[in-house]
Amino acid sequence: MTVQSDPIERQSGIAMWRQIADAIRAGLSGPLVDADGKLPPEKALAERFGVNRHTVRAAIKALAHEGAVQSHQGRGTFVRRKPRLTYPIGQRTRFSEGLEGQAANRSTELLDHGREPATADIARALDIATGAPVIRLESLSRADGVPVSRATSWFDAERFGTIADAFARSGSVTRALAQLGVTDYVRAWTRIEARHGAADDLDHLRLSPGAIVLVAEAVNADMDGRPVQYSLSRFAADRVSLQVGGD
Amino acid sequence: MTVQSDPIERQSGIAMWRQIADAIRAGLSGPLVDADGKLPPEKALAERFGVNRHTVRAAIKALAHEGAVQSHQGRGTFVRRKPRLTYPIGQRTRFSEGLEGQAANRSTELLDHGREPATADIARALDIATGAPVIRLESLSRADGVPVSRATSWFDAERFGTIADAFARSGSVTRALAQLGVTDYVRAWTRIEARHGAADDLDHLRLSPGAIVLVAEAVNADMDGRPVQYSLSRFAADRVSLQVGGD
DNA sequence: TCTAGTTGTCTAGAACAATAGACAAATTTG
DNA sequence: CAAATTTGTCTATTGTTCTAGACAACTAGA
Repeated sequence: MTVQSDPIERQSGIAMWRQIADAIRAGLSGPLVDADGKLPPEKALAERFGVNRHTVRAAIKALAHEGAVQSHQGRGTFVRRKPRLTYPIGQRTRFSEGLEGQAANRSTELLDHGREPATADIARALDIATGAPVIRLESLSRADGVPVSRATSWFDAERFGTIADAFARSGSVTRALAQLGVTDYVRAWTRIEARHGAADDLDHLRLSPGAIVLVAEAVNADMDGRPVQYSLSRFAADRVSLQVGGD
Repeated sequence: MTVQSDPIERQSGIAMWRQIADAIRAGLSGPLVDADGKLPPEKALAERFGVNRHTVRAAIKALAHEGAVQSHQGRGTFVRRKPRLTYPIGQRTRFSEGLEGQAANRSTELLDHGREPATADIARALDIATGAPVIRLESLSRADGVPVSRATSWFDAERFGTIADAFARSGSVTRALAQLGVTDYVRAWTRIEARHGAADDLDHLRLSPGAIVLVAEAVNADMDGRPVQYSLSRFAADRVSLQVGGD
């Protein structure tokens, strides 16, 4: 839980409506909304941030577009409650799981897949030769219908040539691997970065341009220590936090 | 290592010079620079991103201000090499350490400190009563002179009332704790988020407005399992990655 | 030394962001 | 029902960002 104030800066290269949208989003689960989840009126927000009401309206329009709030003429603007999901990261990490009690419905959709030669990075991660064939899976995960992560995974095509089918049928990497003989696996390592989302990811994750994504680069290995999956997951940073250790 | 293209978007609320600065920064260690670390000429960059040369110049000006590049009239613009630091996160995590071989000089400066009542969040993390006195340390860490993280730490004032002095003398949390009788400690948990940096942090970290910070919220506990330190570290996301497990 | 290539500076205009004010439309409250 | 509150829409104006072009200043290489 972080406390940050709202210093709106002019001429910073970030439009004020965007800064205000970010500030409102950050305060949605905080002191900005009353018990009913109602935001202060536009006029009050405009005074608070020291801007014109139209600028606040532009910010709210962006938030409404990404589904964070909903406005009703005459009534007000209301938060659509979506607490930040916390993903555990550890030896037993499965990104699609470990969310018990945080979201009722979780689903992963296979957007695309293909077979291609491994780049140097992918080959190193999977411990195969550069240029060797790999299967690439592009997927989108949702929690309660809201997109939370967009992942790209690579698998050695020698061992897992049919994983796209298995994934499409089962909707889960864990189950797809089980069908292909990998009954258990562990997280070898995870590297976490953050950046502005690429246009394609923002589109899938229903984020506004300029929004932040947490990037988790990870390798899963089977019980013999052989790398099985190399993945690059992009999480909507304002809907997700990643937790290492603890409960 | 992630590959992302450079789709500059207009009317996105993020000024184009800022988007271009981010894109160039991302490509600084990639295909954008030649063997000598020289960027393509402004004219070529302008064509590549589909903007006017003056817009590229604004982007380069921002990068030069944060020390990422340096321009010389008649010669060109050159990268100032600063590979991304990788911080390990695990049981034995000490943020100021674990950087052997990545940076020659590491230092942590104490910016400010104070004694104050614990908020609910802090009290929960340190397992003390809400409102109980805690010591707050504000620090800035550099690697090779470049600021990489800005941290706020809280300690139970009962046990560690003089930690500010100890930290100021030793320049390290580990050594300060040792002086106060905590000879060893482990990381209980770490939670990682990402957001746009607050103005004050951007200033200390020498980042441009709108830049991203990785926020690591963490608790260290002594060998009896008692929480010792609760900290909130903000890393310059484009200079740092966080690694969990692996080597 | 001359030329080509590159960054630095200036001016002017077009596109966009933000302000200002007025009024309509819907909802809630008295 | 009437009044007050709140969001939705419109017009006009101002200031910032981006574009466009020209030329100066500096560097490297033929």
